[in-house]
Amino acid sequence: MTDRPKQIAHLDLDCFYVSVERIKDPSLCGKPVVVGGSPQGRGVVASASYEARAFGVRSAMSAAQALRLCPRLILVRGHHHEYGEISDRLCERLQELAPVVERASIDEFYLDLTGCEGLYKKDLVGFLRNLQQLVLSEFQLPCSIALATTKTLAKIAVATVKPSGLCHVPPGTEEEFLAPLPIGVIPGVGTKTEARLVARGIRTIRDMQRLSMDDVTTLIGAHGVWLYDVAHGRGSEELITQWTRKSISREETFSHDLLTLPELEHELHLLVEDVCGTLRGKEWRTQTVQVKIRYHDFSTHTAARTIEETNDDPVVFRAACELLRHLYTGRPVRLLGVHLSNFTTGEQLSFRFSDRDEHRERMLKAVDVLRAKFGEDVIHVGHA
DNA sequence: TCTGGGGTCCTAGGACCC
DNA sequence: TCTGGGGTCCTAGGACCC
Repeated sequence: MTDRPKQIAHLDLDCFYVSVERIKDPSLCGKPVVVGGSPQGRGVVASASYEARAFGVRSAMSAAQALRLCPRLILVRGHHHEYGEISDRLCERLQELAPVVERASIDEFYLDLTGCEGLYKKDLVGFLRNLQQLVLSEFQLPCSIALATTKTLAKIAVATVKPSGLCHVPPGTEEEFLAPLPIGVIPGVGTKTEARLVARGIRTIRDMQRLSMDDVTTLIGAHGVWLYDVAHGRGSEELITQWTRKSISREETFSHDLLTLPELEHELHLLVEDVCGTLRGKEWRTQTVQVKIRYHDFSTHTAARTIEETNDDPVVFRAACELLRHLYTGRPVRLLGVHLSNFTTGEQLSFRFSDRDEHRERMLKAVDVLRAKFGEDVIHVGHA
């Protein structure tokens, strides 16, 4: 344990998806652009350029509403696979430049620079300014960076200087920096929690700082302990460099509501093939299958069942069908989803499988290869 | 012209076991 | 005489994040 404060940087790519599309089509630069779904269908905004945000366009807003706010808006369909690859490459580059890197999301990274002052000539802020330039010149991606003593503080700070900003919160100034900010800037305080706090007259972090920990936990429950610490500039300092996925899911909102069980079962089958393919790609097996249904009125229900571990489409599909029949009331359906969790890894359990299982395993692998090569519709797996 | 998709984590109740 | 108490697993729903 050391008393020396940590030096944690948060690097956040500015409107990442839009920036990638601008690399491919420079004519999009300087214009209001969003990456998102179709405005004719049920598309929403995934990423909005700052020119678009000036019109009030925001992430998660329906594409149709965005277009109403900004009629000149250019809508681009996303290329998520590419975004992931670019994010991977940037992460690798950051790992060459900083000793400890956490990839917090596709467009956010933490760098632990504690003890690195010597490496960067005692000028971490200067190093980060250079890093910002490097990300722009090597990747053509604008980003914002904040340096602070905890992860959460760095993340809050970076939002105050976007886009293309650089922010330093020196040790000892944390509470003062946070005080004037609205509580909604704290990650984890979403619309519901914010509304509950505002209803009690707590609007800024300063208001929160004046409460005792008991007050905060009384207001919002167990989460309050964490929130109390964050308001006082404390919080997690450890970067997470290894991440294991805990669930695999696929869901689809249909452009038109589905009205019959056979239609739903057909879609369910496609979703199951998709998640099972991902599952086998990781050489995992699932033990819990969940089906999600959202009706026309947006009411959403889930049903889950724990089964014998499997990675076999028909086994998962049978379980999913039963869950669907349990959930389905006959009303128009706008969304259907399949969610797998509770994984086991193949290696640990391989001794349990018979020759027959092994043959089926190889057959399924072959199916995955064919699908990857020729598309999802080239082949479907029949029942065992 | 309402409201995507892929995740994580938490809560709360019931079943079940000792 | 009604009625323990803790632990764990499972399920449903919901808040939140990018």
